[in-house]
Amino acid sequence: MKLKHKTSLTFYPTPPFHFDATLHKPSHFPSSDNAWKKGKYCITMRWQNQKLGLKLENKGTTIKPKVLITIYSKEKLTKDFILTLKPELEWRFNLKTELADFFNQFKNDRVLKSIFKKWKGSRPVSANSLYETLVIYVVLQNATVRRSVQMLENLFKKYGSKLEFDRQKLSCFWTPQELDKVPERDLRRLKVGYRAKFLKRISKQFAKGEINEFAMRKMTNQQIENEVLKLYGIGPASVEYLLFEDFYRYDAFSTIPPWDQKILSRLLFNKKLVPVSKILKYAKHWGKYKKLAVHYLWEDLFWQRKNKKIEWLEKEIRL
DNA sequence: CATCAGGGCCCTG
DNA sequence: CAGGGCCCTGAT
Repeated sequence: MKLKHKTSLTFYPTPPFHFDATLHKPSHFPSSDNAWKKGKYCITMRWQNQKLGLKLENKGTTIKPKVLITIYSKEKLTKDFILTLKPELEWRFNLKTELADFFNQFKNDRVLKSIFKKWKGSRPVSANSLYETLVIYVVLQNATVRRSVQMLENLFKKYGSKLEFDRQKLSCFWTPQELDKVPERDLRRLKVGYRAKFLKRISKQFAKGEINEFAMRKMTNQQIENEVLKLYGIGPASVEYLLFEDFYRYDAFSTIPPWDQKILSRLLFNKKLVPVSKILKYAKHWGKYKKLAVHYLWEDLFWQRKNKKIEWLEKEIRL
């Protein structure tokens, strides 16, 4: 499907804003619904039954941020449509968060100091909808990176669609309603294994409107947790990622899945394996920004990996 | 060829 | 609250 209509919106994120470190997370596995290069990020999106292509371009600096978002669509967009889309884009790309306090408070922090020099102004983004994010978490479970990528791409091929805009083709997610109707054995043919049941059940719960992502944004961490754990196939590890990555709860750092534990042990203590309790204790000095601080460390590590081989990390990343 | 663990989660006892 | 089973893959 070709998206020929263009609508442009200009945004002025709260400074400091680091365009590339915000929109590209090198620790995430690649997915054909988005593409990044320096100063430019594209992703597909669904909004009010329309499929859209988004292009974000960096038109400012970290101190004086300016982002141009071009929205590609099949039909010309109405004023009302754009009116509701605009705040959603601000939310999804976390353009309005206030982090000056965080940078100020930890400008001399042992580990953050040097990382701020490179990435100050980075922030989490939930560029996908809640449903889409949950699909990603399900294919992440108990699988190596290669297999996660394969599962998601199989799903895109069978149930998603391709959107053509800005001279590229990117995958667009299906709707929960569409996947709800699919027989479980069809899903299993896509080699998603026992996750087929999870995907079906989650899709059904969304299709029935049991989950209201917009209401959840206003809830407390605990309320969000209760809400999300109602979803079949979503457990503590997924919740931990979700609170930070999708709901921007910078303080939500209470459980550490085994893989994360290994990597944080190295990063913080230069040891192979440190007890979870010790890592959590150490993170306490970052106060209400403890998860955000960990995010900075984490992504910095994976940015480093782009340029040079990190021997111990390669061993932990199972392809 | 067989066996096993992997960015979990559910369910049972 | 500990532990087995679940799907599929690639490593050994």
